[in-house]
Amino acid sequence: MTDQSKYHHGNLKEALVQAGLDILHQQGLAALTLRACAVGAGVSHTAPKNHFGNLAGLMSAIAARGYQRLTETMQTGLSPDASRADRRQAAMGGYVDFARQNPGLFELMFSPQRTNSDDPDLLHHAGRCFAVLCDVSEGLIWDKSDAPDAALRAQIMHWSMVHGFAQLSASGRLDKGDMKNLEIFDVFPQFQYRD
Amino acid sequence: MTDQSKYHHGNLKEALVQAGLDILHQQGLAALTLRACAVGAGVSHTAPKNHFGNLAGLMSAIAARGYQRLTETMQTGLSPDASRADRRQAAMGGYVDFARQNPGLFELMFSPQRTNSDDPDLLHHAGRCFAVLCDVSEGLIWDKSDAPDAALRAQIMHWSMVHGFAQLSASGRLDKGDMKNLEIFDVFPQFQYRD
DNA sequence: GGATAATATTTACAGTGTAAATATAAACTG
DNA sequence: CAGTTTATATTTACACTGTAAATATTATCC
Repeated sequence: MTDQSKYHHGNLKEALVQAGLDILHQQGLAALTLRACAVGAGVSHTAPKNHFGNLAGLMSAIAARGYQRLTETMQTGLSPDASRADRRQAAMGGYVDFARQNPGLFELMFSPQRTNSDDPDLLHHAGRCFAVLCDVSEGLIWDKSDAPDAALRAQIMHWSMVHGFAQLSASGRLDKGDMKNLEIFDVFPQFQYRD
Repeated sequence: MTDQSKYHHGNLKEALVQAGLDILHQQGLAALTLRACAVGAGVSHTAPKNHFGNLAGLMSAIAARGYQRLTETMQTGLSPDASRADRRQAAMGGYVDFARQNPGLFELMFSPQRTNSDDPDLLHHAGRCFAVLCDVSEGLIWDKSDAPDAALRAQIMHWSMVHGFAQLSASGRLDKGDMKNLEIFDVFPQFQYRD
């Protein structure tokens, strides 16, 4: 099915996303063009149109895959019965690690300019990623515990916190001086939770 | 000096940056091309090369101006003798407001892909912006007050916090459900300061 | 006032995304 | 199985982008 000599590729959709991820990893976001992905998949530069419509469609699919991998990274090294404290540590640390190790992909994932922000697949995987952060934000004990929408506030707080640190870190803004060695747990307060 | 009929523009550098800001404001980041800026300034499409070298140079100049305006926004409405608590409120609220009102420019400012991250002007204005956040992060009372580099940690914490919320907000990630009406002070804890 | 530098234009070119027409192969239908 | 339809991929063409080289115009300096 994956014979290169065939006129029909057989699995072009997946091959194009994979080629895009490779390009991002090896050459960065500037090199991520529609034509380069097509070459990487061994196919003419107009073939992607059948599967993704246009450039934004392909970018959205790559970004969606990025959210999928980010979610996995946030859950690596967890035993099935890990405590929420452990899950929280894994999720936050993983989020930052992912951004640092995949700066191009991370920038694409949060670039509404290049993606279709209403893409169903993108929304689904971004939602699953956010759900992990919602999970680990449960039980927060703070001054807004009794406020309306306390859970929602805690969720957004956690996401903002980890995302801001991740992006500043990934974009090199923290590389000056002594900043580069700090981790997120060194930088944010040790919040209290009912774990 | 600003006569359009002259062969030499007289103030092209400024005019190109201004045209870029207008395009960002009216058409968004996707429309911000070198040629469009040149047209906006009433000049041939190769004229920018003399002043900015290439596209990244022009983008960096526009981003630098963005940081300048962001710094101003963070300091609007402050009386000369404003308390640090007032300055903090203005800085954080202004940061988020700026991102929401200038999503394209904000995305450009934190897109190392499109800008020269070693541009002196860009570094200078980004530094001044960060300095405002450093100022308002002074006096934080928290569990890391006695840790080494406590001040640095507090600075990065404030920047990460406000930046993460600003970017999630500006990119539309918080527009679902009841999230859109929340402000940063509703979402982060009420930290204590020696003010 | 004449040389020199700064600034802007014209022209050319390789690379990009998109659309239309065409070709090939798979899937369906009787 | 044969014929049709649909899905998939290619070829070709085009407008737009950034960049470079050669040229033209103006300002600056001695």
